[in-house]
Amino acid sequence: MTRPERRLPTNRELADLFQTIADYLAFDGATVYRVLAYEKAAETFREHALSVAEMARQGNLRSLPGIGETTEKKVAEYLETGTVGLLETLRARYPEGVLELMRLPGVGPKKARKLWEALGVADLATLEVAAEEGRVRDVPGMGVRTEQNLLAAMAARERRSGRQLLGVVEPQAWALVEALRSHQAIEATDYAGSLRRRRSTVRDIDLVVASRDPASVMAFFSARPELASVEQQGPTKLAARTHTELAVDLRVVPPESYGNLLQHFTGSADHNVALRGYAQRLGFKVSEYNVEETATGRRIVCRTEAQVYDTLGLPFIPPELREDRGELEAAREGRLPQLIELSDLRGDLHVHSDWSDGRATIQAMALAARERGLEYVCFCDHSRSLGMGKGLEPEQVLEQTEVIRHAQGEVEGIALLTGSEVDILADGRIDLPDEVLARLDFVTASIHSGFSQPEEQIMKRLAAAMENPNIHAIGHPTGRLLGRRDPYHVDVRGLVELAAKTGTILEINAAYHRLDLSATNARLARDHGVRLAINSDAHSPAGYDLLRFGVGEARRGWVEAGDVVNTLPLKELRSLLGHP
DNA sequence: GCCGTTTTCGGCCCGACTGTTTTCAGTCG
Repeated sequence: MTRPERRLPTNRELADLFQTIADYLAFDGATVYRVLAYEKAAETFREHALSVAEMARQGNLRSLPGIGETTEKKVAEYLETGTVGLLETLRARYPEGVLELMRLPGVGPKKARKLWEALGVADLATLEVAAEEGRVRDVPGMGVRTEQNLLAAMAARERRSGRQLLGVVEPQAWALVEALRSHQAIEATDYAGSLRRRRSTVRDIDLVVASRDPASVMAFFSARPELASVEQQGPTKLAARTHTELAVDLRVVPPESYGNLLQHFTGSADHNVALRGYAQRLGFKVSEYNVEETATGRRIVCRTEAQVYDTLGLPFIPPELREDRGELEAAREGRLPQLIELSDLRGDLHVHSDWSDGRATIQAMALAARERGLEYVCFCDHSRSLGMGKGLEPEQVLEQTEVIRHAQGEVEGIALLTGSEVDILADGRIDLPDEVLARLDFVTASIHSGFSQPEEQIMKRLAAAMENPNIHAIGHPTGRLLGRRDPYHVDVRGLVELAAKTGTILEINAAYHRLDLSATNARLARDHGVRLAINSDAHSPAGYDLLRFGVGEARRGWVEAGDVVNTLPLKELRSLLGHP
């Protein structure tokens, strides 16, 4: 008997499935820990670098943290039948629209449930009608304020999307931090949260402040012109929203507790849960104010974050690692990675000039690289297939190499390398002939078309490129555009294994809407001994500023300087590339 | 639902703010 071959669900699909079950269970009144278990499974699936469905097939799903017997069975059921019985039961019991209610700020499972039971509110549309007709205020436990807040939340929801790009949010966060630093009652301040952990997208700005005069800090900050509204304000805590629709949270503590506060609000939530569990076993209780010795009640306050970890017998854990992905164990065992720093980068192997779609000349790009302290830069302009006629024909590529050599004669203090960003065409061919590629210092191959091809076809294309001895690297290897386009169907493990076998470098493209490879994929590559390159993909002199985002993503992937080829001195890089 | 050099059962991180209540539940991070 043949079973119909079912397409394996993506990690994202499984994550969404478990998140939906979690939401339904919360609405149903399940214990919070059961709900959390489903949410944790969803998060684990969403972030995992390898195919979760494939792991389930092979029976080793339970090797993932937080995945137990029940979750494993539910995944198997989904693979087998295309659905999960528990979810169908819940769907039969409650309209799916009630889950939307819980996504409104200020509405959790309890309020959503009350609205549904008391008023028959089944989704946002019926809630809006009920609130406008003034019926919400009559629900026990709710009042006029609740009703108004719900209406405001629904109106605001239209304008607000979820997460914003790190590169968009960071400058705004810096502006707020700079403003706070100008206040004389503030002894220290930083942004914390996912921004400090360098997540590629962030939901809000968390600001932490050390001060002996919280009242004046609150008064000062709540009047900042960047804020469109202040939504919550107590003596030491404030929640606001910027004109750019970003949520801002501010917390103030005395300077002697600043380390505790910064640690607490840097998160991640998972890291803190794990850290507190660990602390508890050692006989300590960790809060945002201190570390308390449970037996004696003695409270240890920490001016710095390092002291928090030190009190628990741990070395400082860099924020980028705080995701509960093994950093506590590594810290305990003294094997935390020595993470790469921006200053480790000696060169940039992927920049564009006005020969293709860049906006600056070769000379201007060279000088800008030198200004930033780089020792070498490689021009990888697009080859001919790029749309709008901006790509270079083979003879133009050769002409450009001559121009670069000429420019080298006029610019001192930085080495100019010749290169190309060639297209891997839809049929796997490369759009420049090998004899041209062979004359370049460094060649990156990228996919810019045929994004919707099936995995097999995509992998064939990537394999053809990696097996070409004239191609050194794969550019933005999964093609994702954050918030706009999912990766094409690439088998990351296959990609990494082939890169290891062929010695192909995989790029971490530092443009903040790409960050591709992602941190989890970079970690997988690094664990397989694949060499990485962190490149800006700059299209203008300012584009070099993107490198810091690439370094952040790499650090989140446990990447060390030794994993990254453009930390090498030029001579060693050349010998690695086979151009002594 | 998950998990165990305290445990296979009984825990599971901890505190601030809001709104509706007269002492606290719900939500959030």
